[in-house]
Amino acid sequence: MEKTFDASEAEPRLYSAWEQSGAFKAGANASSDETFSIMIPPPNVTGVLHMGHAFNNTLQDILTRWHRMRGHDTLWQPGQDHAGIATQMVVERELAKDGANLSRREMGREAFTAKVWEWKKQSGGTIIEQLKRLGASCDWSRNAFTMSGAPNAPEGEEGNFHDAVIKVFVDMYDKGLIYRGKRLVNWDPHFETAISDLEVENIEVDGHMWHFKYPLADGVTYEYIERDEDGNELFRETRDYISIATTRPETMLGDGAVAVHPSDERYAPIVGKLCEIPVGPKEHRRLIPIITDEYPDPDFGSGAVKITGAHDFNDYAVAKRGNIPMYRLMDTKGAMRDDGAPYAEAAAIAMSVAKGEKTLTEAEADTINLVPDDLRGLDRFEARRQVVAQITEEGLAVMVPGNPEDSEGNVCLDPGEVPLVEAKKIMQPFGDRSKVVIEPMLTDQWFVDTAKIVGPALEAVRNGTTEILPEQHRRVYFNWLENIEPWCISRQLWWGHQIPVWYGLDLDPGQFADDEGDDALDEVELFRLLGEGLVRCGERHHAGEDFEDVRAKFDADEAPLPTPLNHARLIEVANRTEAIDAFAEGLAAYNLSQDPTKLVYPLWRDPDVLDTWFSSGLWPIGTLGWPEDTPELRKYFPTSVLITGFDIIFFWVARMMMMQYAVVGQRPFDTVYVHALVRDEKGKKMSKSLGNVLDPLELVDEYGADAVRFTLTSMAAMGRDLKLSTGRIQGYRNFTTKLWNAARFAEMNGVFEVARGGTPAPAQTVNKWIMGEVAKTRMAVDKALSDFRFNDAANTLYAFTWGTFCDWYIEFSKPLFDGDAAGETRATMAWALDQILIMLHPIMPFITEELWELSAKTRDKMLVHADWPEYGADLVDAEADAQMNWVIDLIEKVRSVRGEMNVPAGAKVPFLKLSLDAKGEEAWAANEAMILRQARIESLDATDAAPKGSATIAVEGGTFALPLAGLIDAGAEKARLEKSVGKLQKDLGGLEGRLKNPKFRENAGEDVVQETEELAASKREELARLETALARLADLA
RNA sequence: GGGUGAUUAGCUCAGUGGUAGAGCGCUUCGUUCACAUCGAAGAUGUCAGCAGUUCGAAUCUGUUAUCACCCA
Repeated sequence: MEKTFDASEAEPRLYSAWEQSGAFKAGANASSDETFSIMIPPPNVTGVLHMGHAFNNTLQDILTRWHRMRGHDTLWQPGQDHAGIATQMVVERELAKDGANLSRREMGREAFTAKVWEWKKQSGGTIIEQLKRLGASCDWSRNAFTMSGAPNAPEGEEGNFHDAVIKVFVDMYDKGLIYRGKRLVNWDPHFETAISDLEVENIEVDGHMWHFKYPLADGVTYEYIERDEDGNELFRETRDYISIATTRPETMLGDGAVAVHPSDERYAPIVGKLCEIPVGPKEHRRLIPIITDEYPDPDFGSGAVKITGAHDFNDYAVAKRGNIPMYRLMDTKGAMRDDGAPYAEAAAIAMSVAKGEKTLTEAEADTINLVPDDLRGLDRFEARRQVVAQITEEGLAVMVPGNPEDSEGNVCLDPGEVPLVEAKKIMQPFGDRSKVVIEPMLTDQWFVDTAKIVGPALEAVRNGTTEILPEQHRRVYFNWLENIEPWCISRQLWWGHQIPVWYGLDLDPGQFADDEGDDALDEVELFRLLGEGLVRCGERHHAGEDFEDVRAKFDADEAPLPTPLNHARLIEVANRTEAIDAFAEGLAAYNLSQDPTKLVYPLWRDPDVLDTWFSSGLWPIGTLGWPEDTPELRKYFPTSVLITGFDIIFFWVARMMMMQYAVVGQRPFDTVYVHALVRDEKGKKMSKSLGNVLDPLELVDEYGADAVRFTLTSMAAMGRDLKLSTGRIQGYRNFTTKLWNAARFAEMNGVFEVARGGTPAPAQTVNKWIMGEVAKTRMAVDKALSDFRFNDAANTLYAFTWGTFCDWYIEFSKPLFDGDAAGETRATMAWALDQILIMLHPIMPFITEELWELSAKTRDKMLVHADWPEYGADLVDAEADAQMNWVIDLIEKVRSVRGEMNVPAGAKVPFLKLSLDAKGEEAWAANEAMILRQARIESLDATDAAPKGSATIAVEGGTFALPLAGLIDAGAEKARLEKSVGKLQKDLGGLEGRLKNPKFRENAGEDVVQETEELAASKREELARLETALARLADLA
């Protein structure tokens, strides 16, 4: 054997040996009906391996390998998700690198998605290769992808995940669990798509709070009075305005009302009156009502809040309650709208709404563009600056005394006064991908009615059907699900599962009549249809797996229409505009020919795609072949364990729970193990911008995969973040070297020659003892892994391998290899080493597999499929245990004296026996060679009294002396003994205090009392021996 | 503001009612034939503070302080 393990050479070789032998295939090495299945949390197809993945997948691999070795029918299902926004972003960026490329919009949807597939083929496997370097034993032959089987998927991307997604959407749509609605959503102006509330990061940033005056209409004035808590008047003035504070002045243009709290007496006189939005062309100033609502906080700002229902979530709720119109101000890029009628016209309509002369439908309100002509098309932040400037110029900003120099460039007309602009920390929403400011935007989106499907997901965790570990995360889960919001699942992207919904014009029979009842349309009817039916009509929609599927549903809609419309031919077109054109053309052709077959009813498909999490929400069943009834689905679902980070409990875990119950009515997994975050050694979150990212692959290069895995495992205490430092990894790399060298020792002593099979039955105490220690370790490791206490498993194995096997057993074995017991010792060591390799394999698969191969002439199977042991207490020999503990205690005490008294490490010293009971004699006799060697003792002689200048050593049942004449003086020995005596007395004092307390004997468990008594007895004995020694020392002096 | 967690050796952390532990670091010694990526020995603690429950508290309860994360 080489002197050290060459991880970089061995790891790829071993991994490909496992793969080629099919070692990771579902069901490989199965010898029982018990199944174990685990779904990888699918990394983004754009992803590269980071520390979190390394941690997460190490834990999964440990469980997978452990169950596989135990003979369970095991599946670790790998795969990737298509990561809608992230992937589209990456590919667009790639395209932009080469100026010759067309942009996404220029090339069109089909060509672009083809590019994405191309990119996926090229780079999508990166993370798989990286997981392999870590040793992940996934069944790669089953690698899944959330976009597999999509209509335009290229060769090699078959599979039916797409079918599953579409089927679920259609089913949920038909059951009324998915609906379309105009709602305020988080709009990402960079990607021009809606995103879910979970994809928004709220970050505190420096912002400003502006204070503006909204003048009251018709010259109304009121007495504005501020009072203190006791009702004493503090301030009074006559005002002709209401003061409003805002952090987003540009949204004033879309205000629908000003709201005050119903209890706010300051504004009571003007509730119900109109006020003017102080921006926009003077001649078209809009008026809005002053209303009451519970939302405004009277103590915050002026206590009056402007209500912009289309651009703020709180305002949206107020507007809904108060039936306040919501005017959308921005386009998909977050620029001020530049569409629709001129401002004057739009403002006039809004005015009549405010005066109560007119009401608008949502759709009608959305067509109204209330952005003044001069601000149209401006970016929202530029518009903000201009709005502020315009208001201030007009003298409608609230002014405070101040120096214009310090006014941060704000317009200042009146020297000595500046507009009141508070610098203020505000929480601002940012897109987690785009990092741009999210704009709340009123748009049509698809939603999952989560309230309807949340019940079983909550119940399953409440009643323990699904267990969440560590338990504290149950509360997080409950908290979120109990307050669940509708889930916005549509995304205005191209990369993803296109929503399987088709729209048609709503040709409601009520809107026109066949006046003559002649089953034919005359020109009057036809124009009415075009004019009212098309221009203002709404839409109908149906979901279906494909066009054919929805055709029937639309046919049913058409049936009640008057002839000949009910015979119109269904055709598919690209969008609404084309649909209107096609329909009008059909009508025109019919008008000329009176041929009903010329009539068409055009349908167009929703261009949006589904949120990636909608598809990854189906991961547990989708990867197993659902909706088909596959053997894998029957065998491996519900899955055993989900191992994931706490950051996606909401995104993924909760949604999988809801979706699996909604779709197949079963829990997706028995146990969810939520692990913590890997941080840097200072406890900071690893992030690219901080530059504190540790790349797991670089660490694997430097220390080997086994060391990285062992480090992560040993730090995986439940519920606590890991602070990872390279020093720690180095420590565990040293552990692999230690293990390697233990094997080398075995090799040098002929242990590798032993034919394997069966459990040895040695006669030597030390051999019996190590077998018991192995068995104890096996029990502890299995217990730890069953309880997901990965760190306990790792630390138990570390302590046993290094602290027991290497430090003691190997040392003890040395003299035995020269004697009669060499044979049984070789057999025992071979067995024990095998057990170590087996038990360490799930955590450190590479070095253990390598040693497994090297350490025997032949092996039935590779270690990856070796049988996990089941022995336990039956291998623990209590006598051997007691005897070896005595021997170890004796050796440690001799070494300790030697160390403290500076006896040269190499020097062999004589040893004197003052007294020893029968058991001690037996222990000595059985292990003399080992004791002499380990304690570096030359000889043992019995004596009645310790000679002058010797150190006394007290053990259970005996007293020894180490003659150190010339090396120590009586003073040093006295000090040493007194220190030991002091410690013993302190220990004993505590123990006896307890034993003397009658309440302790009354209340404490019997075993505890007995243990305490035994411990006290042994301390008392040792104390007596040392005190005797001290007395003798005094006599000699 | 709401929620969750943390506070134990110089550092990183185990330990959930019964003698305070590990690794790293530190000090001293050691190239004895598995291993210097090693071995032997050693030092190091108001278990954040306070108050309670208990025969007994690092552990349970209350409270204060500090820190971290999640949600608004």
